[in-house]
Amino acid sequence: MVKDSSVPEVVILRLPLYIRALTQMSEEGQAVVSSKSLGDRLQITPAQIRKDLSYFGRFGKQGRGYKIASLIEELTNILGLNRQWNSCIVGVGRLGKAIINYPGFVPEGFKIVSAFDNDESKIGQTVNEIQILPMNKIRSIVKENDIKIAILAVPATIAQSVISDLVDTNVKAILNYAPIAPKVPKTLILRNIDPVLSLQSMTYYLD
Amino acid sequence: MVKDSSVPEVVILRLPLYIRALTQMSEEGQAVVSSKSLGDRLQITPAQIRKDLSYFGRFGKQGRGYKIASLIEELTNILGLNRQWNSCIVGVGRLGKAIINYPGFVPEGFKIVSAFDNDESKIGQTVNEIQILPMNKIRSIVKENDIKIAILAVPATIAQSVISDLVDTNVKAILNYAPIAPKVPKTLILRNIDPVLSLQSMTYYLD
DNA sequence: AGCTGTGAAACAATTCACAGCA
DNA sequence: TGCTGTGAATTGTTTCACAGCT
Repeated sequence: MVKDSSVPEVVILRLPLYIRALTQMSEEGQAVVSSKSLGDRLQITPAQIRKDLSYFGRFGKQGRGYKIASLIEELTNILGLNRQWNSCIVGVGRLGKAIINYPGFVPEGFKIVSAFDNDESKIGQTVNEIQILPMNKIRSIVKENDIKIAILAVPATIAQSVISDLVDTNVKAILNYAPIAPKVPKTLILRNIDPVLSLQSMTYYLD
Repeated sequence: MVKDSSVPEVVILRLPLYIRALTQMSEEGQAVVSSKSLGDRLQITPAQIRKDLSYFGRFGKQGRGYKIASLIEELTNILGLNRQWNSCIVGVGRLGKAIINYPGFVPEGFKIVSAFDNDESKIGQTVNEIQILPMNKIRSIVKENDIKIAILAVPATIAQSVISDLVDTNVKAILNYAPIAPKVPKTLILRNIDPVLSLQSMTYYLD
């Protein structure tokens, strides 16, 4: 299936959700699924699932549904999850360390191959077998190791300036944990992880 | 300002962003701001900012803009951020501990007053002055301490079952860090923090 | 002149509803 | 009969454009 920039981003954001649910179902021994039962599990309408999938191909069979194993494979290919993505972490404070030690990333194919920090006292230390390097090494290391994704875990105060540095490297995507709305060129992919915003919007609906 | 359920949720999600940018501008010594300059900082169109604010009132002055201090106050009131919200953390593994120690929550008015875990060996321990209690205490503690928000940091495998327990307490909102799409009654507010989904959708746009 | 607040227009996403295949 | 795939209808969101206040 061709990568088509006309696919709405909301659709792309749902695909990983589909893969996750399908994988579960597969582990539970199911071989086939309908858009209705997948939708039940994810609280998404069947029509939406069918329309989302239809952007990429015709993976189902009328009257039967989708073969789970092959749908997982299709979606995995579409998202480019059939290979390993090298990433680096920038900022190795408490948050950065927690991310490095979080076991959820590695099995998903996002290997953290390198870590950077500007704190003299941290440089040379090792966290989970990853050596902490100074920021001025980042350009060369990113290039040498084909690192496409940077995970940003520095304090908010310096986040924008670090992002500007990152833009000058070969990094193509940033997963940003700093509580700011960073300015990046729109060729760079950005996702923000910002629990404080989530909390602050929840309270509107309380009481 | 009246809490009107006809305000689109996307609008509510942007309000904390506005507060954050306005607070920064205020700290930088600015007293007044136009929708244009606020929009520049957040990469949001001025029209959208004006329309968002218009759901709640007329806070600006034509020809002049918005008084930053009073707009912050209005938005803070609208979101209910002018008071402290008690929360508890459920699951005190590596992730849960990292959250408890994350300094970003407390100043924002989300006090973690209590922590729960079912691991015998953890019960009674203290993390950042918070005592770890067994799960069977959660109903009473939530009630006694007027806890409205639960922060869920348990493994994916047990997350849905823990959520079912939470639904039986007085908790009104869940900030979920487990990588699942939980089923909750729609009266309960839910926000998911799911970095793996973010990573998996970014790769679509890489190479 | 400069900027807000807001209907109306444009655009985007979701859901409907049904033809058609297994 | 049971389900997909998909145009058409609906619903939701963003942007335009301008009257009107300061």
